[in-house]
Amino acid sequence: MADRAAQGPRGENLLFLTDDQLRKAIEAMFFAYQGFTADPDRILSEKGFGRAHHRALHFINRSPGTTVNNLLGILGVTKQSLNRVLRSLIAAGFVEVRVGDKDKRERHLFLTEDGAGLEKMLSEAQRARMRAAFREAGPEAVTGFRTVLEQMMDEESRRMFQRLKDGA
Amino acid sequence: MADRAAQGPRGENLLFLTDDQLRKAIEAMFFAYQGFTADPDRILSEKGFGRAHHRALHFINRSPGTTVNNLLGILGVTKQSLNRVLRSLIAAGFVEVRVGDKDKRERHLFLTEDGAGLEKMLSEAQRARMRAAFREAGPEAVTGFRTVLEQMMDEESRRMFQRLKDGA
DNA sequence: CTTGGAATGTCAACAATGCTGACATAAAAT
DNA sequence: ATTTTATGTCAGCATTGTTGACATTCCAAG
Repeated sequence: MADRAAQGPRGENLLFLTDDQLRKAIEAMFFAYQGFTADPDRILSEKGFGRAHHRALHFINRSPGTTVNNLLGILGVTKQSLNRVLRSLIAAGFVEVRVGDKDKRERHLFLTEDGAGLEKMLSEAQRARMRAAFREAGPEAVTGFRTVLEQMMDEESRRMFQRLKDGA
Repeated sequence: MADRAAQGPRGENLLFLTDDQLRKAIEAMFFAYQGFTADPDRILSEKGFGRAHHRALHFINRSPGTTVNNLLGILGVTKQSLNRVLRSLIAAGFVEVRVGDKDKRERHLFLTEDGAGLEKMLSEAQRARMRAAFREAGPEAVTGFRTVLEQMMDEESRRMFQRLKDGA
């Protein structure tokens, strides 16, 4: 039904909103995400970890001392799922836990030296690919890229993202 | 080391290549992908299916008669993993298999009427979000978005994507 | 102060979806 | 005709999602 090129009610060029264009974008998103995770995944699988571990390391590195509960909101998984990941990172000596000072129910999370090293290796690999893509695409494309990504987020994710973007 | 704003050797503006900018882009990609899959995931979980089923339906719809082996290349998973997904789609009556006419080892895959219906429901949900994001972001942003995504892909994915983009 | 509920985190078990290995069948090559 | 290659299936394991049950701690109502 919406599958023909169109001029919108106010005459904008809406060619980029045809179902066919949208389908291509969906496929692009799928293949790009494979690339996005490919390099870290390779490194992680050698160490017996998975993508979930990467995400935890990333956000602990980003906000040292964050609590388990805090991370849950960011990662969008259940506390039980995160707990398993954290347990293995702690056992491997990559993450350190400190019981909350004021509230003893809370566990504050920090990267150990090793953990910071692993995180750096992972994020360097991921950044390298992103950097190359950005360089090829040019600054204007990058701006557009970020604009669209932000619009694709859920309300809640967008709030998270905004909050992370500036201060920790 | 590369964490300061910079003028490149040829004086390009490389502000968007700082580690901090790249980190933000990485986080944006993570949150955006959550949004990208959120609506289909919701629909699928009600029917007892997962994201892998959606991917299979999408590409079978896209290239009716494609073989299992073909799909493997596109999806980037093992044949054993795909097989499990296909089996449940076939059992549920969403996918139909025809043994190859020339080569009897091959299984050609088609959506049934129900399968096409489900695929439509899923892709409509996903397109709706993408459409809204594109409308908000505007045509130039969309162009940039697609340019960067394409650069993020692996070589092999990019070839897949290009091949899919035009003819079936 | 005590008690009951809310918040935080842990343990156990289940489901979806990756993986590898072993195997059956069909086609192709020697 | 026999061996090798290609395609697909079945079985079992690992990662990472889920829900349910529970322990600990905090806080608020009485």
